[in-house]
Amino acid sequence: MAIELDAFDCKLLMEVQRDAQIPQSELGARVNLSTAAVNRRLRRLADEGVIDRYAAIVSPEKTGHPITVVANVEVESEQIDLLDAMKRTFARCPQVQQCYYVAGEWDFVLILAVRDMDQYTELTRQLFFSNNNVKRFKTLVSMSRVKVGLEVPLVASAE
Amino acid sequence: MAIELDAFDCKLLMEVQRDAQIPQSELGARVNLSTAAVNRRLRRLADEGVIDRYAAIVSPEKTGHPITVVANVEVESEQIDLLDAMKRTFARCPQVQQCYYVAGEWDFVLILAVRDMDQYTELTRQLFFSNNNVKRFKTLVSMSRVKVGLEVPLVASAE
DNA sequence: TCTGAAAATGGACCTTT
DNA sequence: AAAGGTCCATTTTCAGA
Repeated sequence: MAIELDAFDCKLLMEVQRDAQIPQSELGARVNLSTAAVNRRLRRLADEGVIDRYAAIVSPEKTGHPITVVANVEVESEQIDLLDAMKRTFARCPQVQQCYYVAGEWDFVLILAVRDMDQYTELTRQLFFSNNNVKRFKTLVSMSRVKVGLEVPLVASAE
Repeated sequence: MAIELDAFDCKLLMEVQRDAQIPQSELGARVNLSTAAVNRRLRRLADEGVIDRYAAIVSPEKTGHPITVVANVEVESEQIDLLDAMKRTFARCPQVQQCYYVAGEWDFVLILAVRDMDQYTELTRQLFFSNNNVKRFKTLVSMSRVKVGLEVPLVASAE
């Protein structure tokens, strides 16, 4: 599953994870490679799926979704088709940014971006109260987004 | 704080959130705008901070970080400088992808990408056990990343 | 909205290990 | 073979009329 990455790959990935707009020529200068080599490596990394995709990161505040909510959910039954249905429901909801199926005290952890608490209340109806397989859920409202990203740690030494 | 977005802005943002590599000419065709207009709008959205940045999304699995962990942390004291120190510690840790300071049963929610459980154990030492202000913490290990992203919901009708 | 210049990407081809 | 470098064609971005 994991793919061999040399020091050049790691450095390139670290850069483009932070900023995908750096021109390949500039990347080449930073890691000591020609632009063509940078181009080939980035293409290879994308083909191999190491780079999943390139995306614009949009500010939730500026777009009127200032509230981040973490919701923990416990299910009634772990029957596979019930779980799959829940996963689909959660994944389909646009306000759900992330959904993890976890082991521990809870079964699901959701991260939501909402306009206000009214919208969240409405979502709890849709996602939790109207779902018979939700046993209970607990809400944590974020007061500050200390760090938000999807960056993967890549020490340059990793092989 | 929030910025006025018309239907064109919303459509463009939806597209580039999913895929930032679509050429502006193609975006123009999709939303019915000239490439120049698309160019101007994207630049404006970036200048205004609506688009925070462009980033490559890297696969944690392919880079050898297959385990996602959610850690809930309760602090001993909410003294402001102690909290700030914790926030900085969490934010600085490369394995911490996200850190939210929350209200509710816990004080912090962390999302971590780790190589294996040994690495997580080591991180709990660094981040939690060696920190006097951590009262207790609870770990949830993700078995499946049902949905992972930072996409902000943007219905085309939003004003 | 159109046109054109500047920049960036990505392929061809050759060289090195 | 595998990967790097140089050079060049194509595509994309982006500013001015």
